[in-house]
Amino acid sequence: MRVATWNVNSLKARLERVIGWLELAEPDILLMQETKLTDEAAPLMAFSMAGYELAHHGEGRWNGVAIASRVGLADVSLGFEGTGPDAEGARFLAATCAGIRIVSVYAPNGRALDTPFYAAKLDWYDRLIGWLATTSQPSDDLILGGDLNIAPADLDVYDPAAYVGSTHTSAPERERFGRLLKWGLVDAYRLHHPEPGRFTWWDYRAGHFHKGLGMRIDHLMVTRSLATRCVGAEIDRNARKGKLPSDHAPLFIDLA
DNA sequence: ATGGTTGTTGCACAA
Repeated sequence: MRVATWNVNSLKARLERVIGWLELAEPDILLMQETKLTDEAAPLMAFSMAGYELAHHGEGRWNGVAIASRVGLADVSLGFEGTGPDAEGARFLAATCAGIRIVSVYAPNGRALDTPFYAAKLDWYDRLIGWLATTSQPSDDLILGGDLNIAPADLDVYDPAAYVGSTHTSAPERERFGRLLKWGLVDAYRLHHPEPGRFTWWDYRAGHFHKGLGMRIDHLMVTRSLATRCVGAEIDRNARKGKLPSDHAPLFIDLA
């Protein structure tokens, strides 16, 4: 079973590319972020033609999360369960696919350390961790994936010095990431790739992709039962190439 | 180099 996540930066602008990637990579489940669509505008037909069911949670214009599955899609939840819809936009969608609880998240960016947006990012993480602790068990089959907007370690950034004083690498953000690990989630990509220089996002500007200047901020975090089944993990850099790509590449894992 | 590039029921703003 192949599970992927991709911040598509507008599913409307990226639809052809996403459908093409489904045919190429053949994931069983694809988590998406930044669809920038309302639920009414979600392209159910295009996914159906490709063999996938689609669950979508979006408000249009900004944010928006989705899960496409060809192995079943049930018990869909929008927002943190038990706490109502997301206060700061559509950033959380959960569904059960092939017996695995799948959670697609788009964490707030945070913008800059001295802004209320950064405080809201930390608060969003506190509520995400609270949701996990109250609704799930570390012994569950669960995958929490998406654009977490955190580079968990210095080797997840092309130049740690360039990010001192910025979001994505600050100690409080990494502490939140650490709490997800402490709860029982495993960074499935890092499990298979200890090497530095592996990124999922590159700034559109100044040729950063071609210069290899990126960050690893998209993640597939799995519970231990799934970590033991995880036989491989890859980032598809090819999907970041060419005309009008997303600024993120898809990440996928294979479960035996 | 306070640069550069995408996206949006856009015409500034978020990333």
